[in-house]
Amino acid sequence: MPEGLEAEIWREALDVVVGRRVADVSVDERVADPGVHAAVGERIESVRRRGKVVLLDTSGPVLALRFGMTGRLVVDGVAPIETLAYASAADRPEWDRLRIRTEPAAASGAVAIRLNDPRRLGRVEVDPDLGRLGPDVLDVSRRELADALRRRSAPVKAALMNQEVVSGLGNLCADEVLFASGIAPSRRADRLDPSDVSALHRAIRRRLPAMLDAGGSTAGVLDPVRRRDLPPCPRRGCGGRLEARRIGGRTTVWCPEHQPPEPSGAAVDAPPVADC
DNA sequence: CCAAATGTTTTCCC
DNA sequence: CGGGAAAACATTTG
Repeated sequence: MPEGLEAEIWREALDVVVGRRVADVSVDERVADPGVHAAVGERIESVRRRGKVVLLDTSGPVLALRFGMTGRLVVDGVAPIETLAYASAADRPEWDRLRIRTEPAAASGAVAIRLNDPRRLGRVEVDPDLGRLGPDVLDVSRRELADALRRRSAPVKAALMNQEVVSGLGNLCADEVLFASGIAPSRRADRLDPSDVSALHRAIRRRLPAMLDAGGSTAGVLDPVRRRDLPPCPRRGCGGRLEARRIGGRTTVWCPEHQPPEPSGAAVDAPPVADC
């Protein structure tokens, strides 16, 4: 289930391991860099997040956890996010791709950190290079958003999911902020006008923290609706019919009524700018 | 059996 | 070289 919001939930949950020492590490080398073993004996100094990536700063290496589509984290035996939509509800030990035991351990004796990922699309890296990641979605400024979108001719939905543009948005949250801002996902990112960018930025800065409080990327108004037999648009008073199509390689849900495929008349109706 | 699934990475084509 | 679209990856679920 991991988008940036889930990564943030897990980052918070990992605060309890800060200050502990890494006692033992085991990895699935198909997806986790065996260099993680260099962390044994080191102290966990802090836990950070950047986009969808959770970072463990040790007194030795930095460990980067990427969750793919079905990875999830279990901390001291407790899963901060229990239900994995679109993934197995089970938690089989053989799906653990990373295990970190700490000293001290949890009172329960549980493994401190487990990355459990059935599909094995997640990754564990050592001293990762995050240089290509765009500004974090919970922190991005209007200006940064505008600058990044201006150089993309791809559909705005695809641009938003591109981690080099903004880091942390996935399929669900991208649909959600576009829905909230009234922008069709198919519109070219570089053809949004300033009022569109403002609406999008507002949606990102307001909707996402609300969704985070409500449990993550599945807490949006669109989520309960993403299956077959699309219901009417959930926006009150809209009355449109939702549509679903693949955009940017993923199933995209939007309402053509209040997210018109062409820029709304706003730009045309705008009064001439008095400059010079 | 088939389709689809919250994500990257690779490949191919301008 | 660069952007974008599509396929690949791996496994489970409906």
